[in-house]
Amino acid sequence: MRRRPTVYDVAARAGVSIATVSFAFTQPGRVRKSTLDAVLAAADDLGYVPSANARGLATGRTGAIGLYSFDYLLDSVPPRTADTDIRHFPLYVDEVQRGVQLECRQRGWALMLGAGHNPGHLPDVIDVAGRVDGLIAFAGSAAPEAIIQVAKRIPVVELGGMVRHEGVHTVLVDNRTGMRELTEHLLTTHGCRDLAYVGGLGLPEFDARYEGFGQALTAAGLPVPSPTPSRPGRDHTTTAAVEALIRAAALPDAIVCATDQEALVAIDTLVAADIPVPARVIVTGFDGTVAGRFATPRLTTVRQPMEEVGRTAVRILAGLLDGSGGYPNEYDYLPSTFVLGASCGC
Amino acid sequence: MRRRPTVYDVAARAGVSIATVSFAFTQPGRVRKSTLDAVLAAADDLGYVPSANARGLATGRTGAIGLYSFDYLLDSVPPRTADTDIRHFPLYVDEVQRGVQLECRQRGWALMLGAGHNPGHLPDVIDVAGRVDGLIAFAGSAAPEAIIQVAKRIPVVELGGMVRHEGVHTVLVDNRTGMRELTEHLLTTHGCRDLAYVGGLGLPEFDARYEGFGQALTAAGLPVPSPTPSRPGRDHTTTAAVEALIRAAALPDAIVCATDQEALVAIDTLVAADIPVPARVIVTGFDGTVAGRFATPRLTTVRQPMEEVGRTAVRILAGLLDGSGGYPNEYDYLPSTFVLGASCGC
DNA sequence: TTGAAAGCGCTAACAG
DNA sequence: CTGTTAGCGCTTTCAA
Repeated sequence: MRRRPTVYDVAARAGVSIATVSFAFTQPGRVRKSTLDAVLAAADDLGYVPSANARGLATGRTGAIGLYSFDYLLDSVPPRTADTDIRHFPLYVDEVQRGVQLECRQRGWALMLGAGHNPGHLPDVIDVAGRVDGLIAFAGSAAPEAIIQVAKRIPVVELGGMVRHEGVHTVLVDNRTGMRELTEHLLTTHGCRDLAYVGGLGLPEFDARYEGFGQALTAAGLPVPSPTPSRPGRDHTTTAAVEALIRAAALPDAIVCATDQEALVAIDTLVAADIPVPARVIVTGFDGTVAGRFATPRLTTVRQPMEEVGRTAVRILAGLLDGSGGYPNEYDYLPSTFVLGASCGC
Repeated sequence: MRRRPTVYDVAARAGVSIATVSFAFTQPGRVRKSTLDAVLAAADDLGYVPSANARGLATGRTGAIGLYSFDYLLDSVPPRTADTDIRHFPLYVDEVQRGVQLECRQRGWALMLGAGHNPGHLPDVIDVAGRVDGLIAFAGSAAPEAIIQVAKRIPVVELGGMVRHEGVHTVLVDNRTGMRELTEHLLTTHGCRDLAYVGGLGLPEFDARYEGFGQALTAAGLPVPSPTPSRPGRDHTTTAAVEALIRAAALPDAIVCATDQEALVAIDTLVAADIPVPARVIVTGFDGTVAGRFATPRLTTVRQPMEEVGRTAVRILAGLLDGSGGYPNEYDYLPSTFVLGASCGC
C-alpha cells in the first residue's frame, strides 16, 4: 500500500492537466474520447481512488447522510446458547435504520452510521455531522444543544424529538392515540380495573404513551397510577420494576409496558415467578417489533410504522438538500396502529 | 442555515489565530487555559462544527471505515399484510452487518454504508472507499478489479472472497465441511438416495457448499447431480428451480439448498403444490439465519458465525490501521456448524 | 504559548 | 476541448 495516487499522478501519466483528469471523472462528455480513454487508463494503472475528502472540501458536499442512534443493543445482546431467543430479532431502532438504509440505497447515497459511544457526549454527533450533508438522529441519542448546533450547519431530522428549532425537522408518530386505544381495549373488553404502567418518561414519545394510557383511565373514571420506572434495553431495570409490582400488596390486572422490549422482559419475569400471562396478569407492549409478533403469547401492542419513519426522514432530507423545498413543514406526523395479540387474553 | 462557521470565524471571534483554534480542539493541553476557554466559547456561540473533510484532507485519515454490501433485500421485502411472514427477519447480510456495527461502536468508529446501487458498477465501491480508512466488502458486491484497485490505497477485508491480492485480507467460513456433514446426515440417517441441489455457483463460498454436497455423495458412491440454478433474494428464480424439479420425472428425496432464504422459498413452493415437507421431500438450508429457526418446519441447516464474521473483519482492519501488525495472516478461517432442525424429518 | 504559512487533493471558474 | 489558478477548512512544522 504505497502512497495513494492523486490527480497529479494521473495527469502526469496521461500527459494532461489535473483539470482534465477532474473533468474526465465528473463530466466525461466534456472531454475528447481519446483523452478520456488515456485518463481512465492511467487512473486504472495507478489504482487511482479519488479522495472524497478533497472532493467534499472543494464542492462543499459529501454525498452522504448520517444516522445517529444509541446503544440499545449493547445490554441486550442475546446469549449465544439461546438459539431461539426472541431477542435475536431486530428492535425498534434496527427497523427504523433499515428504512433509512433502503431509502438511501434507492437514492444512491452513502449512509454514515454513528452511535453514542459516550452517550450524551457532544463530540460524537458533531463528529458524524461534520462528514455528511444531512443528519438523522434518534431523539435522546444526542444532547439537544448538540442537535441545535449541528442544525446551524446542515439539515437535521430528529426522530421523535422534542427539539423545536430552526433547521431541525421532526418525524413524529402518534403514540398517544395508539396507547389510548390499547388501554381502552383492556378496560372495555377485558374489564381491567387495576392497571400498572411500566416504562420511563422524559422523551416526548414516551410521555405521549403514558398520556394516552392516562387519558383512557381518566375517561373511565379510574385513577392514573404513576409509572414504575424502567428502561428498554436495560433489562435489569425492567425486571426490577416488575418484581416490585409482584411484591406489592395486590398484583395488577394488567401491566402496560412502554415498549415491546420491556413487555417481553416483563413476561419472562412474571412467568419465572409462576404467574401466568395472560391468565393471571395481562401484559402489553408498544412498537410492534418482530420479536413481539413471535413471542409466546403474541404481544398485544401498538405498531409504529418503523420502516416508514426511516424512509420519511430520508425523504425530508432529500427535499431539503435538493432545495426543492419539498418539505415546508416542520414535522411529519405518522399514525400508529393498535394491534391485537394474545398477551391480553384475546 | 447560513454559511457554516470555520476555524477562521472562530479565530477571529476569539481573537487568536487559526492554529490556536486547531490546537484548542486537538491538543487542549497545549493551550493556555484562558485562551482555551475563549476559543471554546467562540466556537459554541458560532455553532462551529469542524469539517471532517478538511481534517481528513490534512491528516490523511478519516476515522471511519466502510462496509459495502449488496441489495439482497430489495426483492424480498415482505408483503405488508403478512405480519408474521418469516422474511421480516434479518438475513445473512444483516447479521454480519450487525457484527460490524457492534464492533465499530465499541471502538468509537463511524461506519460508512454503501451498497451496489448499480451492482458491479465500479464507481460505487470506489466512492465509499474514497471516504474511509479501511473497507469491508461482501464478496460479489463489487467487481474484483475494483477491490484490488481500492486495496492499493487502503486495507480491504473481503468477506468470503476469492480475491487473492496484496492488501486484500479475507474472512472465510468453512462452508464445505458443514455442507458435507449435512449431506451425510441425509444419506445416513434418512437414507436419501436421490438428492437435488438448488443454488448458484460462482462465488467461492457457494462453490464450497456444492463441493461439500458432492463430496458426501461421492463418498457414498452416488452420482453428483448438477445444481439447479437459483439466486437468494431473487425469489422467482428459486421458485422456478423448484417447479422445474416438481415437473421432472421423479421428485427427489431431498432438496439441498445453498441458502436458508432459498430453502424457505422452496418449502413455500412445494407446499403450494401440495407436496408436504419433510414428509414427501426433505428441504435443507444454509446460513443459520433467524428466519430459518422460526420457520415451520424449523430448518435443518448449517450455521455460519455471522456476527463473528463481521466483528473479525473490523478487528483485522483495526490491526492493519493501528500498524500493530495484529493480523499477519492473509485470511481468517471460521468454522460453521451443522444444525439439526425439523425440515429433514428429524 | 501562539502565529505564519505551507500544503492535503480536488473542483470550478476563467482563459485560451 | 484543455490548461491555469485560486481556493475549500484544517493540521502541522517552524519561528517568534
